[in-house]
Amino acid sequence: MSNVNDHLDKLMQELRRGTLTIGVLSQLSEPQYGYSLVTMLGDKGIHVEPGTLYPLLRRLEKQGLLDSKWDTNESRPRKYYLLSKTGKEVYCLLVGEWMGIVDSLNHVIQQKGEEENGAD
Amino acid sequence: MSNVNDHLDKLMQELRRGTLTIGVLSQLSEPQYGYSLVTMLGDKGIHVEPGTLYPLLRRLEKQGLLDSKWDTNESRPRKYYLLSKTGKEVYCLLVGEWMGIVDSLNHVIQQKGEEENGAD
DNA sequence: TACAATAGTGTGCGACATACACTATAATGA
DNA sequence: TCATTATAGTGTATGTCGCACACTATTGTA
Repeated sequence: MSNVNDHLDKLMQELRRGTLTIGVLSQLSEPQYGYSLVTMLGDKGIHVEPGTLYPLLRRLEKQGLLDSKWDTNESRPRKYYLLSKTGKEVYCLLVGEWMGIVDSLNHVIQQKGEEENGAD
Repeated sequence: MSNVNDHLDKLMQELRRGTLTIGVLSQLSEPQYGYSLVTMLGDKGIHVEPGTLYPLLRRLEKQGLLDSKWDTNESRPRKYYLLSKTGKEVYCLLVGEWMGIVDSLNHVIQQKGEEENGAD
């Protein structure tokens, strides 16, 4: 009910937007399946729920950034995803864009940011 | 349609999400009106259209992060926005979250990035 | 009159979260 | 052995909401 904490949550969620894509692409230089990605990313501080990740994977595949193949040899069939050639290029460009955003944001943040700062 | 460049654009746009809010909040330690913000931010590398900024300002005000007052003394009436007390707190928390995101993203990005070379 | 400055609104899109359903294997107990 | 349950793993439907974009409205000024 219009709580500040509530708004903060929304804001933070918005802030995270798009970053998950980079996170996923970054892990797919070698084939991974959905569940392993959830584990890997969670291990690196990027928590994502399966119900969020799977649609993202399919979206990226549909856009041609990922290739996928089913592995039915193992006990459970798993769908492995891998960066396509296009995906690699897009990933690089995306990282570049990300760096740019970080840069400009850091500029405006640092204008006022040394008054109460807990940087260690 | 379905061009790679097209997808890239979308991805980048998503990446920018939420960052505009930080940009705006960062400038409102002192009162600014919409049009001046467009100029200021654009000057700092954050391009935003009035039609994007105004709804954002009103949203943030409705959420209690901004205070506003009309200045009708000048030739044209201008609506000045300023960080509220809550806004300052949220801004700090948001910056903290931002730092965290930047940090984890940097980790996963740096994992790979030496194998591929100029994609052109 | 025309244009720039300034503010506002409406609509559509799309990623994400959430909840849910489904399958197959493994483990457990009767 | 067979039913039941847990869990690993994948897939889908829906709702929310911020943002981009294209509008409109007003006013001051050249």
